[in-house]
Amino acid sequence: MKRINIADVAQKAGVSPTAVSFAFNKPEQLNSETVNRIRMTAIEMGYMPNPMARALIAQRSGIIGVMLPQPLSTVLANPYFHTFLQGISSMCDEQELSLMTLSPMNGSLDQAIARSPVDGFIIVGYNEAHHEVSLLRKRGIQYVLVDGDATCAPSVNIDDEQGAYLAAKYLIDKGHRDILILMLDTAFGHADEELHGVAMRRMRGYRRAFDEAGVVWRNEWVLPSVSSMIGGQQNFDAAYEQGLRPTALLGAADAIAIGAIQAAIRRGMKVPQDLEIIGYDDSVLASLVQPGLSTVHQPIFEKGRVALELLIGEWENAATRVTDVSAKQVWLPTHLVLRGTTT
Amino acid sequence: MKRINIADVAQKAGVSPTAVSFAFNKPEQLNSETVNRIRMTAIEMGYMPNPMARALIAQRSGIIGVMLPQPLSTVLANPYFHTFLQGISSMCDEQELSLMTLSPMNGSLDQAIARSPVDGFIIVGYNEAHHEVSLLRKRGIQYVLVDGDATCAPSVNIDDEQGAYLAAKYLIDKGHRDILILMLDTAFGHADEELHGVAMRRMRGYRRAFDEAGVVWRNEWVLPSVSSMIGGQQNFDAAYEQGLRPTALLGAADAIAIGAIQAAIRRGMKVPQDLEIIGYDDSVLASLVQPGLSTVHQPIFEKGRVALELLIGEWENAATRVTDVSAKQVWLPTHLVLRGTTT
DNA sequence: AGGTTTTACTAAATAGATTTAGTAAAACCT
DNA sequence: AGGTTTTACTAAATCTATTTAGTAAAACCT
Repeated sequence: MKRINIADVAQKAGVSPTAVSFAFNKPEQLNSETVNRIRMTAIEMGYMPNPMARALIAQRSGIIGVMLPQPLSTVLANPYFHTFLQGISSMCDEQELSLMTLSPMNGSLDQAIARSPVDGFIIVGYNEAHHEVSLLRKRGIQYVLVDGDATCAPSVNIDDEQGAYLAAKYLIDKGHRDILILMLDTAFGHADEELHGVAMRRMRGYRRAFDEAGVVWRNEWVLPSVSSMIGGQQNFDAAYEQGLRPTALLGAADAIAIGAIQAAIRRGMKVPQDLEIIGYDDSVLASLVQPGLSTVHQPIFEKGRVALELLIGEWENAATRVTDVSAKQVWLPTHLVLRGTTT
Repeated sequence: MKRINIADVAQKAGVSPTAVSFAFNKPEQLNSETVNRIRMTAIEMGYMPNPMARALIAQRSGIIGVMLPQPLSTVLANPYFHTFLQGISSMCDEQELSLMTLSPMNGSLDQAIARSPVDGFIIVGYNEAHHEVSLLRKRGIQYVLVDGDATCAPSVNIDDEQGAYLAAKYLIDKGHRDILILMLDTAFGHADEELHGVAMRRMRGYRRAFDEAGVVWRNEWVLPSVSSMIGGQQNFDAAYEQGLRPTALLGAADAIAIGAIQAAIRRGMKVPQDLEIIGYDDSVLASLVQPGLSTVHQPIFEKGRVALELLIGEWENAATRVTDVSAKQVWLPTHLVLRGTTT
């Protein structure tokens, strides 16, 4: 019933709790026979040091928190996050860390943060100005931003604008003028536009290609979509019903682009003959769907690993009291990958 | 730099640490002016009670662990787990709990368990006899099994056999005799066959339909596949290259079935005209793919919620010292859902 | 033998909160 | 006024493991 503690083991082995601790952590302090006896007793009793007590004294829990920008249902539906979480997870495995994810659901994210016994956060899709993030900064909890602008803390981003520029330029160079853009909805509808770095950067990249080529940018051809296949489907349908007849499509996320492909095929269009499509992210689905999705590649797995590396770096900085005047801002490159949805 | 604690707040507010604790947890014990003063000081200083210390004294961390049967990459690629985790997560949100996932990776799962400050585990895809599970039982850590056989602890399962039976019977009744079965690989290659309840039950269900109808069961038509689209693709291709020419296909998971659809289409077959397919799970993808996947429905989201409910029930049992002689074994129903991959 | 060093262990402090028991001061009562 | 009750707080115990400081006993040295 009751979970046994170090004192129980000590009593049964006829030693002090200190000796039990030593048997596991500093066996050289004890007679090797005693070490064996204690270890045998511990295993026999099924003893396992209480992780909370351990975390309290060590001042670290070995858990890192990943703060996600959307509810779990949305995140899990997005292959981008699969690869990203795998990247973090592989690093966690190497470093003997555990992973905990926090998403905004009905409950308050603030409370969830306060409850979380984590050594630091990897925060995805929020900018430093965001309320929850400034809270962490004030509390002195370490964090790394991913896909968000930072100055006080390290961050990992990709060259969103350049990738978007390349994608738009490719379609424009092929002569397309009626290009439907399914943009991340995070670029819209918020008072503080600064909050949504990634979406804004991608938007700027698309726009720059239009402007450079002298192609008219029409706001009614830019639709906000949630980052999912369903979002892509619905928005393509919505555009079509509004009378738009695009010859090409830019999806600001692969999931959106794939949803749009399906909607287009369902309406009898042929991809890429009637509609050329370029996604964004190069998530695993991009090479699995038929036809293969042309898209902007970003090193997602690597991004997860780098984020955790930066967080670990922060811990080491704090330990050695090296005040790093400027936090590391990592920018990973993007490039265009052409598959079957472009000719 | 240093994270401030209750004593820091107490000093600044000119009260004892006890008073600070009371200000948040039992304000009626203090003068309301003092409560306000303490709270203001705490907010001003960015104070947040240390979750480890809190967990240690409360003897609960508010974290539940989900032990997964496969590496994160495999789990995240499987829409079944998306819905399942969403179910747990929605319940977590209501109960103000946090979620932590553990997967077998390179590191030892034992160590990961020992490190995890969780109040209990939801264990997916392991039987009670499994090593890690018996470890937990010995240590007195509460757990609930999902998709696994249990007697000592509560469990949630579905009627795997009946669902499989219905799927196989449907195809046999339509006259199919050359039915390729892509089975979960967990049904194969392990010395202890008892370990893999779900796969065995589904296998038995398929087999029962064959036997009842007097259809010959051929082991070379049953291939072990990992639970993913890639697994389904590869195994369909492998079967084809071995010279098998099925007219129907049973996939023991939707992901497998969907992978097989793609492989079949790639080989020029028409679904369902040349190949009728029935999957298993009725995950979200089943209704999204074209044509829609006929499949065995199971209440996945609900399963997640029920699992957590049972775990919470265990805590309450332990608190009230009600020794439940027989742990609750929940069986959820399955039924056949026909979509576009059957005629 | 008397002093120093090593061995093998234990007591007590520590981490940071919560909670129980307890204490001074103020308020109330007759 | 003398006693009781209430108010508003604090000291100390608690949770469990780790770690520092400390203590006997044994071993070693000259």
